[in-house]
Amino acid sequence: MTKFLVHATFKSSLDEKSFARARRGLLCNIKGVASDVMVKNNGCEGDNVQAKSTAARGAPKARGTGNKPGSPQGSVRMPFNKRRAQILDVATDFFAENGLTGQTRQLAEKCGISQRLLYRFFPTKEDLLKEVYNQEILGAFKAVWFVDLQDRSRPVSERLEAFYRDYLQSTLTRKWLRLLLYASLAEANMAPDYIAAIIMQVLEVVMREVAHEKGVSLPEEPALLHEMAWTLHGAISHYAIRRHIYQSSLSLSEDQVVSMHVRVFLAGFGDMIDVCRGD
Amino acid sequence: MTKFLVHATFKSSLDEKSFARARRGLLCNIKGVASDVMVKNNGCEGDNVQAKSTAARGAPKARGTGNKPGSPQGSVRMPFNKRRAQILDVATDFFAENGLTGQTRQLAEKCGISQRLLYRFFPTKEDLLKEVYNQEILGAFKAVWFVDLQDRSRPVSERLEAFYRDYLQSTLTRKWLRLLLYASLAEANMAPDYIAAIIMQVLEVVMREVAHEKGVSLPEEPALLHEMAWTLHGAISHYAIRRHIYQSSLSLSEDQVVSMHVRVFLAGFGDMIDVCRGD
DNA sequence: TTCGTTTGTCGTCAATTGACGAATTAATAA
DNA sequence: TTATTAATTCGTCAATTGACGACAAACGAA
Repeated sequence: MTKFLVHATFKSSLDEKSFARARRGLLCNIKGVASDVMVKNNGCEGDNVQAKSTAARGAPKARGTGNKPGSPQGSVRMPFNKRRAQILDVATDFFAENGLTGQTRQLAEKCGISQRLLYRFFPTKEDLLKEVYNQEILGAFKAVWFVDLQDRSRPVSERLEAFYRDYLQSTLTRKWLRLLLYASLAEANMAPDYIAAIIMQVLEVVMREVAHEKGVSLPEEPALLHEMAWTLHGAISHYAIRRHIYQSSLSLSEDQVVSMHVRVFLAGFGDMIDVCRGD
Repeated sequence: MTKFLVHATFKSSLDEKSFARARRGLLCNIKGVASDVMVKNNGCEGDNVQAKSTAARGAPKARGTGNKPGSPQGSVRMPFNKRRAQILDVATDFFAENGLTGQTRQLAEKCGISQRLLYRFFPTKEDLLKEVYNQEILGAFKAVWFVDLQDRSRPVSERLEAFYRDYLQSTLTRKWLRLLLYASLAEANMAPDYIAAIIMQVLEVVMREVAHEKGVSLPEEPALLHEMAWTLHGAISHYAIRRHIYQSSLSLSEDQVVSMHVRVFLAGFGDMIDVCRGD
């Protein structure tokens, strides 16, 4: 809470200049999820970064003239936007693994750059975190879902299975979940209600589509409606948490699980409506 | 990963002495969840601990002769076991809120004692964390559940509702969930499989009892069986996460939610078995 | 080549932070 | 009262850690 209050207020005129200039060119890059950045992990970095930083920093001399697109080295003088994208990409993995309290020095090392360089792209660590959050957390929601979910030419069971399969694979990933949880736990309210709003949309669409195909009418109260949809949505979300956070050894395949949960949901749907109406 | 490797190896003979002596008297105290410790929060501590630590530490002089049981002050010279219990109690709240990276100095302040004193009871911060985890996380599971859940003189719907109501209120609390998540995220493997094992027991009992009352037979494969029970268990767990971690504003009452989920589960149970057998 | 621009690094500051030696103070027994 | 024991604090060390000023090196246009 106290940790991220200080908002750096640009003193170095030099950095500010290039910063402002380059920022404009970035507006169109939002959601361009690291299109051409291939650097994912920098090779080295076993795990004990204990070794007294002597003899470290051997990288700069090793990067000869080579650097063909085959050798994924992180530091060879990149243009502003590319480097920024690369940092964001590495930072996503880094903070997902090490938590929001991960150290900038370690992050820089993973990027293959000096720690100081981070501050050319992000005024403070908090800004970097916010950017990561916006790109990775909010960017993981796809608008197509709403289209596909409402395509009544296909049976609803198929649509639900397809959706949740995709949702599990492309959104409820280890990276995404860990970031979301770290952010939620830290009460780092960086774009808090967007997610809730989006998910509520999903819940409503799901309920509407199932009810339509089954020819039943839904209860009025939205809270009740949401809670009913959470029966499925929550079970699947929690499956992902078990898998990626609690690291339970789950023997069934994702597809099996999804199809089971969807089918159970559909099987109990009618009763659920009755039961909740009688309540 | 690197953070909690160093295991302090007792040097101060003085501390070690009283330590060992007092430890024996503690074995019976396990699970004596802070029976007589009333200190919960130390009054002060708004939120910005910014104020340059001048003038702070006003506590010691303020604790006059009074200290009747009415004034919950934390530091008046307690016997070893009591103080230790109090620290554990405060630490639970503290780490649940601030994460496992919370600072010992802040914790000590909340306890109303000096930071140094913590190290008389716990050799390292990691030991303190492990102790908190064992008491609060593992201690939250009740053996009675298994008895009550299998009491076939009552209808299974009643048993399930009663169980999940209690589970939500006494286990899936904010404190418990946050601690578990922080610990899981940190991969701090402090008693990892106990929880999984206990929950699996619950899942199996639930399935067995429902199947018995409904007069259906269960599939063989345990993984499938568990996943079916997770339909209910996961939905409720995730409800708690929404409530306590994502801080969603949930308008329905806990009891309503529990009863809805249980009834839906029971309503769909037959189909679930069929559907999964056909799979 | 030359010079301005942009990318990048070195080294350092100040605040944190886990850990602990040594001294101080309260409770208890003699 | 006095001596002994146990609870508690002060002050400090060494390692971290976010932030940044100053300088060096690569790049590109003239």
